[in-house]
Amino acid sequence: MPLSHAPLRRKVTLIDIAAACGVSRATVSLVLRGSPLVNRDTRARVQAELQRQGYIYNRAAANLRRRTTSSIALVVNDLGNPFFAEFAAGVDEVVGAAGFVTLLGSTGESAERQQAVLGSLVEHNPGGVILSPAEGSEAARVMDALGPQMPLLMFNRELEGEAPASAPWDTLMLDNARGIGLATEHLIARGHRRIAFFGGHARSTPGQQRRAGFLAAMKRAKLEVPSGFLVESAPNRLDAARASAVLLDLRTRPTAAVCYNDAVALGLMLAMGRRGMRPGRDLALTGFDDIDEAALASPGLTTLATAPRERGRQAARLLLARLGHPHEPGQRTTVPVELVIRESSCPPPAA
Amino acid sequence: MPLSHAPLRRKVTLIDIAAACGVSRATVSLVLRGSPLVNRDTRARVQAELQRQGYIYNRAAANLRRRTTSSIALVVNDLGNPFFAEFAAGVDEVVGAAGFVTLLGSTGESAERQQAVLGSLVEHNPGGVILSPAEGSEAARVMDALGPQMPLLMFNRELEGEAPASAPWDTLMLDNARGIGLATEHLIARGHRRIAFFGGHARSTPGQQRRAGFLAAMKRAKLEVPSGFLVESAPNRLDAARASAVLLDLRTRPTAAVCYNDAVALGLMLAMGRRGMRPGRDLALTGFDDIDEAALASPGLTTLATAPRERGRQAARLLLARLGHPHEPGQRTTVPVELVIRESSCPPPAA
DNA sequence: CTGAAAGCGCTTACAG
DNA sequence: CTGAAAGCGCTTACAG
Repeated sequence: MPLSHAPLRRKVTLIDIAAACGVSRATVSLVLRGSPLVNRDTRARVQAELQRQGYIYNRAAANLRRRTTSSIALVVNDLGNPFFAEFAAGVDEVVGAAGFVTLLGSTGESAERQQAVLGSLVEHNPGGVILSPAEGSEAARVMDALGPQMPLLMFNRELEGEAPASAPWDTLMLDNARGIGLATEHLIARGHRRIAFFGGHARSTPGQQRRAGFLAAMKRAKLEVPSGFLVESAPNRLDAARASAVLLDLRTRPTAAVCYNDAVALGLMLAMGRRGMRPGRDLALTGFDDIDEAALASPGLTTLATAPRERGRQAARLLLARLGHPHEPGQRTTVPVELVIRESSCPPPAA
Repeated sequence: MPLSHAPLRRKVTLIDIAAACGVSRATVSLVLRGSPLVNRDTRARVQAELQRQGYIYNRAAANLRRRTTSSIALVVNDLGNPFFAEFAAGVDEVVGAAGFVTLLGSTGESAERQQAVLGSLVEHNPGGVILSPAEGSEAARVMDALGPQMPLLMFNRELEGEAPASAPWDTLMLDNARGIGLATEHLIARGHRRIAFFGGHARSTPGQQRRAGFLAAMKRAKLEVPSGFLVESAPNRLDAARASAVLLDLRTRPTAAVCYNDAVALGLMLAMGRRGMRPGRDLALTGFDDIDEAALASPGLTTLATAPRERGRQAARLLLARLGHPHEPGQRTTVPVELVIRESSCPPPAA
């Protein structure tokens, strides 16, 4: 807990302003917060003096006295991922507009680091926490770091283990199952019958949901999914390129692959290119996220748009709304994702 | 200044722990900060009680009393841009490891919003500010928001106007001119003679530097740059695609284009594709930044790597070092960028 | 309309 | 080794 911290230079305080104007600190405080109780003349004199001395409001002191807070903690598993960067931008936009400040934490997908980050952030007394948890992080540990009272909004993934009944959190989740269902149905409608699900970790929340959506859509169409047609990878391009071999080496290859996300789809395309296969023509595929590259890749990638910046705004709004009502039951929000069709990545099967 | 803020729930404080253990607050405080002065037994009892009651340290109160700070403000012009997202991730990594917390602000490239963001952040009393300024932001206004005492590190761009002698800031800049010089020389070495500089705003700091680097390299090679060979655009893909027409409609086209950055290069490639031109073959090009897409695009894009995450770490280290020495003169750091050659984007000219 | 006093949750000399 | 008192920079009743 005790860490090195920097000393502060001497600052202008209310006392300096009050002394210069010949009024009390209380009066200056009232001016600062725009109270109508103060005489116009006095107000003008005080404001001029604030300006002149370069006074900077010490919100920490005010928060301490008023028992309020003016920050929101945002903890994401990977800021380097454009999806989460956009999400963070959306959060900060709304948080800032509400007069709060965003405390940032990035966990690099490590549950250990997440624990340390939460412990550090919570000491700064945020009004609430928006958490996109690292893989494998547990409800009990998170609650341990945050305490039972902290308003908490979970984004994108669930924690492992149960939410304590006493401290339900809010959630904002993408409708992964339905989204992947749309992609799968699109491929089926184009004539594909042998379809694989490629990439992602099977046990992560979105992984489970996306696989489930895929399997359900296949079942509805009465299509079989051979066991080799479910291939795992880390949810990034590099590992996906590696894992592609498993899929591409099958004696009976699929004609199409529903991919866990765009990064994984791009990794698969990369691997195909290296083998002289043409993505789209030799294997149709779809992604998830609609990252910028999806439109740019060749062929353009059919994918599911999640509007991460808008999700960030939404998450911030949900959490800010919660601050006023700490004791109401946890609220679960699921947002639909939209199929973005780029024909070139999923033509009908060759033969 | 007065904005809505959320009320705090009743919290466990030092007083609760002290009362439960039958010791004074001072003793608990010493335990918290690991002082060796406390009796082993007392320490153990206090620690057990801290755990039992779920005590959360109030760092704001401690900072107030000790006149210290434990946060760093990070203000970027666009978090949605992967370059700045990576930079932010690097900053947060080092800031967090030093026991500080990152206060995030995103300005969306608006000098107005930047002013508001700085004003809000500074009230939270950060130890210093890392600023990647919005285009067109002025030194005087920034100093006005931050006060003369605030340690400040400028990243990537300069402010307009002079730094006051009393308050020099540190800078961390990319060696734009030299980087673009490398790219230009590479194209020249491959046999190109008619080379354009494409995209970016001519008056932004990096825009000026990159153009200057291009012109200097052309001059060294005694090559002419017709006036139509300098084309401006916003530094993003969309506007670059629009601006491409100016370049591609020239009666005497260049055989190669040195692009302001990767986004702009990708926009140019997009526009070429729409006209049935093949990037690389019909017009060689280079980028700047080495974003992920540069490797993935087809053809792969020759570009300049800036290692934004490492730049973020470096910025945080520079600022943290400055905290201990507030009065030493401002320090200017320029880091080299590295040419990443992907042959396919810049073959020799066709004829 | 303005001021004197108390207090938010900590830490820091200073006694003992 | 532990406790009583003062104070960081604000705000909030309460008097006047």
